[in-house]
Amino acid sequence: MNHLCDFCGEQRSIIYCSSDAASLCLSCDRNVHSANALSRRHSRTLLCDRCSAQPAVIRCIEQSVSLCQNCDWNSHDASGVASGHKRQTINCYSGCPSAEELSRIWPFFQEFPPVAEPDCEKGLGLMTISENNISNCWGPPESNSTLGISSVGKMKDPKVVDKLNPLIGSSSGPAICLLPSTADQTAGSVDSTTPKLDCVGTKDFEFSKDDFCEDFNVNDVDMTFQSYEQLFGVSHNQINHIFDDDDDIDSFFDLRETSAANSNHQDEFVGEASSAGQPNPMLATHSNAVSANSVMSNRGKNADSRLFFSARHAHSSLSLSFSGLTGESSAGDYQDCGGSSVPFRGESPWFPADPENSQLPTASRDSAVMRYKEKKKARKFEKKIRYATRKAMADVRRRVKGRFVKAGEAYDYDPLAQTRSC
DNA sequence: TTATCAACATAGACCACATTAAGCC
DNA sequence: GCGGCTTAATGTGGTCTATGTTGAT
Repeated sequence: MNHLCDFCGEQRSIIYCSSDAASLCLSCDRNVHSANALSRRHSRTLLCDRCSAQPAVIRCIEQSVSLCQNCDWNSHDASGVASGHKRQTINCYSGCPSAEELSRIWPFFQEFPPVAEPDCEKGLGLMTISENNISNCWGPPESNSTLGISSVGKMKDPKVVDKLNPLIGSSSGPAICLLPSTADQTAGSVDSTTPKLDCVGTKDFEFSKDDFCEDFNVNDVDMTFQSYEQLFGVSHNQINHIFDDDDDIDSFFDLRETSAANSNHQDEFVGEASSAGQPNPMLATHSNAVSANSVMSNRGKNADSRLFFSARHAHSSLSLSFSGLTGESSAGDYQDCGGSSVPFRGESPWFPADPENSQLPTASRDSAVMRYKEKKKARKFEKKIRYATRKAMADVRRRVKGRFVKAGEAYDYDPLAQTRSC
């Protein structure tokens, strides 16, 4: 499946930008994200080679494909043949990295066609990459593990850079800060001597970054997980005990769910998103917010969508019904509830509640339950931009104390002024 | 153990106006 | 059914404020 670049519409899209909710070819990615300081903060990663709609989180070394969480699960199901494939997590990046820098974070990057170097402003081209953990990769620029432009600014501090460069084994290249996720910490994939990092987004995060920069050594971290044991620190069998209830899974991941609005960047894309109801992979990608809004509007804050099985059968496939979803709900919404969109393509990982049809092995069920719980945990209630053009207008609209003011009136905030917009 | 207070976190309101959707001819 | 026009509704982001939560005393 070759998805064309959302920007030029000509080249095959390779990069996924969450902030723009766009799939881009390498060339457009660089052109678009070298436009200004805000666009450089956009967190990007590879596009899933399989569905071409979701950001990839895993690179299958064996198959040489980048996969999103869904496709990874489908391809590398614990009970499947491909489950033993060697996989590598894919890091997010922001900034305006060169091909060499991309190759550094993605060793397989050389497989992609070369592109011309963009005209990045000196210093602003500093690349930041982050662990492409589903829980924090697409968070707010300053509150997720990607060090945003302001953090890069801090990294310009000679003291910080001096600490970072030895860590990345380069004294000449741009400073790169790779943060291990909390999941890695709990998973035991990081050496036990690695300092503990506080959950990103907490008030202690600033301190944590310093801690990390002092003691953390990227070279010590093996980002390749070959087994459940390596990833979670326990065996696949044991993991069911850990996930026995939500309290356990909460403490296991120690993740902090956030409802903070995320998209504060000025979009360079001025293309109206597809109208509601039309199938659009980009919309599906950000349907989290839709479902969150839907759920919240119907059930109040902190409402938790709950999954119910209708146990109905239609054409030998499952039919799922969910509560708390409104008419705005899409296939992506069902994903949010833990159920993959896959069932709607006839490849349900779930098995029917009907005992007569419950022929699948327990391991498969456990795997499905674990997927559901992991997905439930990884849900993010990000703000979704439905109309990029309106966002673009709001971004440039002048304000007084945060409120829009009529054109021509005196204002105290000019979003076009770089000193305020950064 | 309970009450009080301060500090902190969070949700919602507010604003202008371009865009969208619906209705009508 | 299609196109053009009118009109009401919608959505966008930064800031402020009210309310809720947490921890210390």
